[in-house]
Amino acid sequence: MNSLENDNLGANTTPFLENLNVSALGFRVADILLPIPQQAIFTYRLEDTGELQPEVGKRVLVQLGKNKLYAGVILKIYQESSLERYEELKNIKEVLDPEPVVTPQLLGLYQWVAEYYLCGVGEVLRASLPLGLKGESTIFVVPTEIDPLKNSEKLSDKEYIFFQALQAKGNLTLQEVQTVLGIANPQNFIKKQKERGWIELQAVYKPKYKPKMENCLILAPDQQIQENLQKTFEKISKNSTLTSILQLVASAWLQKKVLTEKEVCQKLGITAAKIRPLYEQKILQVEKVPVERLPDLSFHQKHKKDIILTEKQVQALNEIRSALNTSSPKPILLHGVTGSGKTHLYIELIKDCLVQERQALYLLPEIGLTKQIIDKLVTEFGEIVGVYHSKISQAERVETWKKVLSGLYRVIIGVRSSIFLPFSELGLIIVDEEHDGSFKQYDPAPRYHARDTAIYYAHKLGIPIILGSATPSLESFTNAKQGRYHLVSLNQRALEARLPQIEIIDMRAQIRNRLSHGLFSDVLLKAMKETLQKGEQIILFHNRRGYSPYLVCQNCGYTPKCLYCDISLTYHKKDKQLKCHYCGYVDSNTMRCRQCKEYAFKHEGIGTERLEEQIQELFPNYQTVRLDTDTTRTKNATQNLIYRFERQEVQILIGTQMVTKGLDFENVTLVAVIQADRLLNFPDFRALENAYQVLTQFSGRAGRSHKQGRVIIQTMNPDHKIFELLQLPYQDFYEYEILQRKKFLYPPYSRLVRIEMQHKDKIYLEQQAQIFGTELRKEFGTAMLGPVYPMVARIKSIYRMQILLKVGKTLPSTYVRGLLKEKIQAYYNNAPNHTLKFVFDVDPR
DNA sequence: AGCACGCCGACT
DNA sequence: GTCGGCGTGCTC
Repeated sequence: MNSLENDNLGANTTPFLENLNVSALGFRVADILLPIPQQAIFTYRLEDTGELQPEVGKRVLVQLGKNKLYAGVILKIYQESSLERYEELKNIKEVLDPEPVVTPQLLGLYQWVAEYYLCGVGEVLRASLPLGLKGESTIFVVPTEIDPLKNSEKLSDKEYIFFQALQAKGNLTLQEVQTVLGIANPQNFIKKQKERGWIELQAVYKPKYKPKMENCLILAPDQQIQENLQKTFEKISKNSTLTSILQLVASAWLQKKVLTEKEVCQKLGITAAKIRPLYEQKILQVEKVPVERLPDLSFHQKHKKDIILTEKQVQALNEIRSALNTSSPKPILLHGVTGSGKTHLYIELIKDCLVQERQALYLLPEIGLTKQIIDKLVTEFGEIVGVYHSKISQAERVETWKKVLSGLYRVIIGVRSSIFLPFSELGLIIVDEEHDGSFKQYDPAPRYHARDTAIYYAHKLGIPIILGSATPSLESFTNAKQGRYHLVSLNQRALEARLPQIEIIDMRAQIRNRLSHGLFSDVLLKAMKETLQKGEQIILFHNRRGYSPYLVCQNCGYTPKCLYCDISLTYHKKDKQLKCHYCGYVDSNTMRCRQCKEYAFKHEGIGTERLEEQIQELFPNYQTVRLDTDTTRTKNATQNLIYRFERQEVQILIGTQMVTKGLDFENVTLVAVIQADRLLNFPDFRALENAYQVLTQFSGRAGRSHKQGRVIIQTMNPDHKIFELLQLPYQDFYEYEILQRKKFLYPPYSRLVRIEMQHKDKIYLEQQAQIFGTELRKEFGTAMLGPVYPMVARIKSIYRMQILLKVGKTLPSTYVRGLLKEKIQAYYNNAPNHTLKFVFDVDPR
């Protein structure tokens, strides 16, 4: 608890001459980084700081504005020589940490990310810190002694409702006031009531993270003397239960450890009540002790098999080791086909890193982080492995953060955001599936790319970084070809398995000749039957979730659309709802057309939910399981679904992009893409690359053991270049695609910055985008594309237009960003009353 | 994130 | 004309 009663601002509250804070150089102050957007660095006084000493990287509690407290991070401590300036500053409220929670290197990384990705440092901090370390006060409205309801003065309707609610609940948050009054902005209302003396505001700061406390067994003080303990043992020797309890506790005490009540009960198979006599006889005491919440991963630890590397793998490993054997090694691009055993090499490299007593970071895309990969690393390295991904609870994140900082965790396996963990002695970064688009954050700022951020960080720290992929991104492969990265290839599958045969099915011919059954070609159906009869398993990939992508009224042609976004609603059968996949809007009216009031909806298109239904009809004797965002909401859902498939309780796995990566099942011999066209028709320069990567990766799911695998791809467009490239080695794809990039000056031949302009008024947006665009064109000329509407022009009631800067590599990126900032400033100056909102996306996906 | 200030439409 | 709600700027 911390209230704002006494604001320590102003010279009259501070006796400067006697203050210890003043030295010959000036007054001691600190720059504090706050987790807020835009301008996030503020200076505060460091005066009467209390018991804990301020230090760079520690968090402090500060007041921002009139009524808000934040936990911010100390960036810099220095002397302010100007008294005038010093008098303007507020003091910090409190130092929150006994030790720094952010390393200086990490603070440096924040600033680089903010600079490069054109966002605020506070936004980077926000993406980095787990919620439990991001303190922030909540404001409560509380009643005063005056009760306006009793006075029964002339209260407006709103005031009446408000005070009723306040009386009922005792206090209200600002959020609650908004809901009660039905007003978006209740500030004026609150201000008025406060001026009348009818309410007060209270800012309450509560640390979000609390360690979990458990009862621990401690020897009573007099029992900690050897002689007394010996006597006690003799005294209770007749009672074997008490003796064994005491033995456990005493031996733990000798090792300077404590046992929780729970642990003792578990070990001896007794209930807590059995311990009670020891408390009563004052032999043991109970004490609350903080315990860890992090899951015990040791159940993952299977019998450790010695990895025997193949000759090719040894060769590659030696090549990597010698390339790393310099003071500032180049990034290494490990190009290895699926199943070539890249993970084994990573494990060897992590061992090298651990020998040097440093920490290793293993970055993976979210959906690649499966139990299988965690298993491998935990089996190899045991309890020093930490896991960090989006389904981890906030409390666990804080504990992981602390164990990374203290060095208890030596190996972290995690997603994008784990690049922002506070490694104290990072010695190796691995970016597996480096081509994967999910390393780039899209939605809120910072719109950073974890791979590129990792490359910068590794360079800055002078440590090795390995990028691994079967289908490297065009950017990385080009870097390797031009000698900026060191290329190591591993082009043979480790087991004898041959790469699977890929069959392209022409769905137009299928439909023309009436061979297909709904979405399924005769070839696929036959292959599925054969596979199932052999007792083998199938994975089907379909790139659309829900039941049907849209409804069409057979009477008037109307399609239900989201009220707030320019997108049609997807029908979800299980929930009997129409959902917007952009804003989450839900419409339960799935039967009757809004326009003509007829009951005439027809389902158009097919999502995974409907696909599963069709398969259950076609193969009623086999089990199916569906893997998409709808079925994997909870922490363990994904794991449970995968278990069922792994244990072969289920024969057919159906899913979106999720099923294309990281899954490794020996018994899968058939994989199929239902509609490949959905991958190809993106209006995006990366569409072909993306399709190539997804299809290659997915093909790799088949035939991972000695059994020959089969891949079937259905398409309406069998002549598309992609299908020719899929059959060829990666290099052929690269040579083809790089020419396209060169021809149209796309990355890696240029750098891109996407500028999005947002406004709720469509006309205003178009007008202002035009004005800004014209200005920007003067500087960038033909390197500027747009402004145009993106695929979905309106999301959550806001219209958006975008400009794409496509700048040649000859200009340094700092120059481009500088110029852009200048132009935005000029636009602001010329249009003082603008209400246009800008969003920047550097190196957009 | 939340308060202060200025703008605009619905009412006396 | 005023009041109340909304929207952008600044907060050390």
